[in-house]
Amino acid sequence: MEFLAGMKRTDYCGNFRACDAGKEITVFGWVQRTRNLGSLIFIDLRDRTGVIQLAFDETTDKEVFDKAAAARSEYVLAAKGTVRERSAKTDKIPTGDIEVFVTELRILAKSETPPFEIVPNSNTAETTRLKYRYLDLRRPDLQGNILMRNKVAKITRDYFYDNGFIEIETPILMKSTPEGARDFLVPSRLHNGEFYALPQSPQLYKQLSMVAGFDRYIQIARCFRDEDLRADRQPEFTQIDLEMSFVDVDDVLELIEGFMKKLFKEAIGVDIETPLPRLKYKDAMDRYGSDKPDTRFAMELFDLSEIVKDCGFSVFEGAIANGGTVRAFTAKNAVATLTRKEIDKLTEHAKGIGAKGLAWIRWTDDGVASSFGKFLGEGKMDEILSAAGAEKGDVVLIIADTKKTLALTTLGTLRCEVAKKLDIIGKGYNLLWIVEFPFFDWDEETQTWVAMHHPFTAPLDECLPYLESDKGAVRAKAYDLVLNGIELSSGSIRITNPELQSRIFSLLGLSEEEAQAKFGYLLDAFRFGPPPHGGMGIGLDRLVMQMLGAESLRDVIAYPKLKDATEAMTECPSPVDDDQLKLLGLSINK
RNA sequence: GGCCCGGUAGUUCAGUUGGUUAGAACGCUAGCCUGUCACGCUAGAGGUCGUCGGUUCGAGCCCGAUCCGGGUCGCCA
Repeated sequence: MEFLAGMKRTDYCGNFRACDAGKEITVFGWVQRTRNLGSLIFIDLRDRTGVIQLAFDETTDKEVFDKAAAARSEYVLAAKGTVRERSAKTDKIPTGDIEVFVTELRILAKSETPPFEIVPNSNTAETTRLKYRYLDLRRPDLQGNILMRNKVAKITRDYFYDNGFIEIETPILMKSTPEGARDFLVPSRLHNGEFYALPQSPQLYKQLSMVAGFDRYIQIARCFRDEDLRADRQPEFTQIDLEMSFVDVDDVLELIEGFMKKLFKEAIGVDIETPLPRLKYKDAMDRYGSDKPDTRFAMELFDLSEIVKDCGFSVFEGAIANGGTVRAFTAKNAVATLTRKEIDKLTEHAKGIGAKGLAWIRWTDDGVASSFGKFLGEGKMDEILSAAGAEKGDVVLIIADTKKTLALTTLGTLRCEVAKKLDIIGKGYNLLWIVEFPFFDWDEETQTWVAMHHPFTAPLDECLPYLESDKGAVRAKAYDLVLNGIELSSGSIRITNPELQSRIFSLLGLSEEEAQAKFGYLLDAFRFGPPPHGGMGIGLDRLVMQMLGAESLRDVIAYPKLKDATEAMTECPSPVDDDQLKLLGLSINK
């Protein structure tokens, strides 16, 4: 084992070029690979910037050569030597024109053979990778992801600092507000039987910071939700959280558009056209069957209700007669891909997410075939085909339902499925705003109106007169930023008027006492001159994931959790000592 | 909690109709090799086929249970 003993790094491995030839340098790094040719050895030395080739010649210095021969994968080396042009250059790596002819070599650390190779595009099972996450993170692609994430964070801070935002750290231990997602709870030692919660978002603190007069707040904030995991969902995640005073919807949207433009340009060299398209929630639902539409392809939905309300097919007629709707979309040139068998699969999928069934038309060389044509009245099929803009080679998929939303969302899901199968999803980054979300959402389970966003969201000014009388029509100053069919970000202008806030609480069935118990501090604060304000939270993990085209959040989070919310490396959560429990006044009841 | 997919060498995988000693590639070890860069050549080590039980003359393969992993639905204001 050897020590640095005063050796200083000249520069990182990946930074040397032909112009450095002749210089005496020192580099540190890990052994990527060795090639021993007998009396000539090459070692690729890797650090976070890349790889440089070390060269050793038996005839020049036997001692150094023998040491190089002993080096194995992932050994940590310090190498001093002269940069020289290679006699055989390669353009596979940026340092391919040069190598270091080593005169002094130190083995700073040995390494066991790693459980998987430290190379890009590893196929190794995720559990193994996560158990040895520090090795996984050595892999150039994953390390690159984390470096990109760091770059995004820096650009974020630069942009918002430049625009007058102040970074404020909000508490990690806060009051539990059992609404929406499940809270992570932290038992209190000083107050046995009482609990803190980890923040699902710094929502209330950032609003209080507006009352405090900071005017513009930004935080790259960790948020926690105790819900089941998905490829795009982790129990702890990071938001670019911001809030601004004296603004309305347009001001926030413009500022974020500027951010997106700068971010995409500087991080990945992509130009984003601004202003971004804005789509009202209702139009997004009607045209794409989703409040986070993927607009990289068209294939929009359309309404067949008028045409089929008396077409002779009882399923369509029945749905409409009972206040429902019949919607459809046309997949161009899809008959080859959407075979009967494929459509059967789509039907099963549709049923799985709540649809009663799926009607279809396939226009092949042999003519028009459909699942319902035999029931139709004279000329109706032609009317439908014409409304669908269908031609030979196309497939039309139709869903009828008494519940309009269900018909739309189901079709929206199928639209994306079919686009994948047809491989018509365009490249690039498609950002757009969804605005004018409904304020209230009807909860079937509890048969009550709930806040679609959160109860501090301001309704549109024009909707105030009918808050009570027509809840379903009330729209909110809430907006989502959607990227390639993924909800990146969500925000709103907040209610700052105490009377309006109590009105909303009462409409949501929250009594004065309950509201006071849950959010009393916010309501109190609003009695002391709250400025009008609004903001949003941008999912940093998802943003980076999209920018990199990664398939899982785990590829952009340094130390993520497994699907069961455990961490493979440290094996948490874990039991604790009885003494610890005793101090907290807890006992385990299993 | 429901549904779908998977578990064979350190890693990624193959393994036919149930039939001899379970294979390949990479990695690893050793030897040879002076311009490699996925170096090459030669040899070698490495396996409780997730676990338990069953069917069978015989199980990696069939059946049952179970554990583990991934995806998805529920859930995620």
